[in-house]
Amino acid sequence: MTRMETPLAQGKRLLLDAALRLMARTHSLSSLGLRELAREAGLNPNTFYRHFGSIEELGLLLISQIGSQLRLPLRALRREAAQRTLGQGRGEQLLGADLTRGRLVCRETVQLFFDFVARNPDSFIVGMRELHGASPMLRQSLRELMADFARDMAEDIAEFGLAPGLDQETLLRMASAITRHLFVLAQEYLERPERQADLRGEAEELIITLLAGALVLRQGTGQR
Amino acid sequence: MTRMETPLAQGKRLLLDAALRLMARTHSLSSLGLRELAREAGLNPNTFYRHFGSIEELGLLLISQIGSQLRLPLRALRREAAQRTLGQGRGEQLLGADLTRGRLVCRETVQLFFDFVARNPDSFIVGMRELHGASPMLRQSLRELMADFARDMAEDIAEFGLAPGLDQETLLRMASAITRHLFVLAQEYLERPERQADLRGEAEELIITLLAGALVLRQGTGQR
DNA sequence: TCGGGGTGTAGACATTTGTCTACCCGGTTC
DNA sequence: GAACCGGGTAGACAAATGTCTACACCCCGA
Repeated sequence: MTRMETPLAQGKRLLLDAALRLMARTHSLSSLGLRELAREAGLNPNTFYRHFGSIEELGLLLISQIGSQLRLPLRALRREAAQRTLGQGRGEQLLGADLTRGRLVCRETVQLFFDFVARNPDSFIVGMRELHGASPMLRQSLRELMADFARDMAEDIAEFGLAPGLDQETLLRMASAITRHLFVLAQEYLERPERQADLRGEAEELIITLLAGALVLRQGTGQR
Repeated sequence: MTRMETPLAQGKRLLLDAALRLMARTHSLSSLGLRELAREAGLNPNTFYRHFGSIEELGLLLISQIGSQLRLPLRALRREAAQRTLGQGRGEQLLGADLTRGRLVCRETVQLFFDFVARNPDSFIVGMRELHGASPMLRQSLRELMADFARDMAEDIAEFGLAPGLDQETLLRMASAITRHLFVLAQEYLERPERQADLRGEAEELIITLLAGALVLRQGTGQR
């Protein structure tokens, strides 16, 4: 008999949803009260105890859910964007990389990323909040999640030949930096709609700058 | 008569210190209880009301203090590091910038920065925490603080000629990105002593990569 | 000497919170 | 039909919290 993914008792679901809502709006995990939580979920306070041993335990499950809910779709978006530019003719070259195509796919992915953020605002808000929050276990868990995102991105960049000549190690570091940055910008993106276009521009610029820099430093020692 | 900086009633000081301590260890501002705070400060709960109208008000003052306590020293460190390398002979060149000197001053500043972080851990922890925290006013205030840091850095980079050929605008954006990144890394730096050397390396690499990228993108369109 | 203002404390109050024990109800398994 | 078990509720209780009013001190200007 295969390991079945039991679809979570509805009480548990309700509690997790309520927690996400409350945390995104006005709370951090540490300030989340058990009773308030139950109230928001429309349940009896004691129901909490049926499913969790502590608020932190709920937090851990919450972010693990956020992770599995975001990771694949996000990756799919990126790969789709990269695919779409594969047919393009070659443009301006920089140290063996196609700068024009790089800019194009970068612009597309950034756009898709932020659209995705706008569609899942609570997850990003809560994620960033608890990444710097008061619970060490949550921070740890979220850091691992970010590392996963970065790995995904590095693999994709390599696979689509967007930064030829970069060894895996530096590629991963660049991807980590980009990931961190995108997530930080995501928060501001949600909070200040009037700056959204700027932020997209900033993100694009940062990414191509980083990759260009990595290329120029790894390859030629530059001209004098 | 000049505006005198009244040195804060001691109760107020005690409360602010207590808040910083509690928040750095186990709390976010939103989970900070008035009574717990007074207890930590060794004061009567009501003393709080003498000085603040709400917890958020305390938070705002706290981060403004953190700001004025960190900004100048941090800048002084950087300028000192940059000065120290002024006498060095020219090294490897990259698009008009002295790469060797860049690396040197970068390494020095990063080292000094993280030493500084290690000397003021609570401020950085709390700052990052509330930058993503639940209070919009605090977030706003901290973003402005970060922008100030970035401006300082941009000015210094320009003044010491570390990135010739970059217009002010891009320089500021690079500085913003670097600042954001350093602060994010600072948190991990404090939390995982075994990774400190790695993190310094990462920070250095990121900075020179960014600047190199900016140079190569702004100036020559690159060789083929 | 008087009287305020600024600072800190004491005591009290209704609310809210975490947590415990006990009960309920709909399936599954014997 | 009985026993059981996961999921949900009800009621209670001590403890903690925010906030109010009232009191005590000290210092400075009149």
